[in-house]
Amino acid sequence: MLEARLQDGVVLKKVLDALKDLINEANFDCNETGLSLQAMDNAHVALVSLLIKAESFDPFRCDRSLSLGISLTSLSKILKCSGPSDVLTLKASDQIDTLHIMFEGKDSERVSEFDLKLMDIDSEHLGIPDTEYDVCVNMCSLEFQRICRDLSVLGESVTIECSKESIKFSANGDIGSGAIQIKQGATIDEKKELTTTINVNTPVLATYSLKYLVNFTKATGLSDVVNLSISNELPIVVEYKVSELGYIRYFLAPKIGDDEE
Amino acid sequence: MLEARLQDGVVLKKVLDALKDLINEANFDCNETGLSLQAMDNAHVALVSLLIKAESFDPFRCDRSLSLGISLTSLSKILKCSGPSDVLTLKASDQIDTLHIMFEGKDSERVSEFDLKLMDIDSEHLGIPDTEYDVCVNMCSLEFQRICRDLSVLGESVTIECSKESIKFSANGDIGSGAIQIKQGATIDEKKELTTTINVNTPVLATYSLKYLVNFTKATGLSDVVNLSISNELPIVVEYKVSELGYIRYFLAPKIGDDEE
DNA sequence: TTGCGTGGAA
DNA sequence: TTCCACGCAA
Repeated sequence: MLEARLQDGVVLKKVLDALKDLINEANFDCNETGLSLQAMDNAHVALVSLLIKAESFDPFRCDRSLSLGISLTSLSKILKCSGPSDVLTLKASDQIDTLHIMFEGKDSERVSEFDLKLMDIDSEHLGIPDTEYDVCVNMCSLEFQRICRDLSVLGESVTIECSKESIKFSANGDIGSGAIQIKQGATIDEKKELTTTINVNTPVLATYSLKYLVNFTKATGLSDVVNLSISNELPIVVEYKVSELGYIRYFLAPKIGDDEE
Repeated sequence: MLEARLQDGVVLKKVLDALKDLINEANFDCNETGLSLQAMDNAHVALVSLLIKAESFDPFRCDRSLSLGISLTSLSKILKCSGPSDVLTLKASDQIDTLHIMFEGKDSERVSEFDLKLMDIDSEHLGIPDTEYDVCVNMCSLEFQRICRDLSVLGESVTIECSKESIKFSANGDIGSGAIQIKQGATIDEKKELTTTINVNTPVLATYSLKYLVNFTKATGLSDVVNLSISNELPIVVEYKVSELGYIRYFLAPKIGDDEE
């Protein structure tokens, strides 16, 4: 049995916006830790890992682990029916194959309730090794989104080159080429959490599909900040904080060899 | 001979937006009372009744009754050529088979004139009995629009259940089900005219096509408030005030039996 | 609130 | 292929 009440319901709306274009359906795993989801995208190229910790909810009750097979498309549609300041409550029981979703406006003068049919979804629980990465970059999420979007005009791939001094994004294609370089310590609006911070063990140089990175930046609304964890031989991790305590992480393997593709 | 000058020309623009998706062509009846229109929608399912009282215009002159067969699609296109604060004048004579439409900007520095060809349209003047309804609900038009749009994600039909305490809209379909309940007296923004007010003679429970209701809410821009008149056995009436003195009313029969459709 | 661009239907 | 309607952005 799950009961989880989220004061700021809009967070879940944003989470679904950040998932639904990549993944049509997935299992939400509920246990005492909170809600989590791990799934490959529809094309089985990228991996998405979501965690919303129990502490994000109040109350949060989940006495037994539950795996809820959810059509993210449908859940997203239902969440769009909530108002911008609604309180959201999720309920599920072991017996019933629906997820109950409730939105309450102020003073509960307006209450909307929905039941989403659950599905059986094969889950392929990929363990993600908790690795040390060659480089960790903390930067303004809007700026990262802008860079990916801008470079996608030029080509299909972006090459990320990162040293202690700076991170450089570059792309090239038929119409030309472009590169955007941000120095360690660069600030935006003088907000210090938006400072670009680069931690380097080993410099990296790797190439990724821009289409996927642009897709990952659908999560930009969730956090002002994005964290990039990069190694030469491992998938890049693009992480956004969710609701202070949780996260959504996207994993994408670098392109190898043939950099024209 | 008709001559009618509307200070706030944008009202007629909105009226046409509220009509044109439902009805392609109809007769505008002009007499000393004002302008009125009654027509079934293209699919002959819903009935629309429009009245703009003579007092809405200044001046309003109509010495003899006229029935103007108008392509609402075309009239809407012409009205889109007016500016947001233009004064609008309609003129028609008994002899000429065109409607003359004039837009004047402030100080008449800009005058646009159009002539719309009139058409012969068979009119089927359905008398609408002035009935007492089981339930009358007054609510925020934007909220009603939102509810209809939201529920249309789930299914084709909405069931409206209304008692003294509250009005409940519910729908269900392949992806699940949902219900939105608003209590008598619920307020929006503390504006008192937007308070949900429910007057009940007999509680009602009836089901309607969401596609049509969503279409009716095209009139939302005309008024902050919508009035629903509902009876178990009669078509629902969805009414928006037009220009203080007039109205646009939509009539839609409930679905009967087969509630799966 | 209006205009633009995209997606769906005829 | 064209037109219309809807959703998103300015």
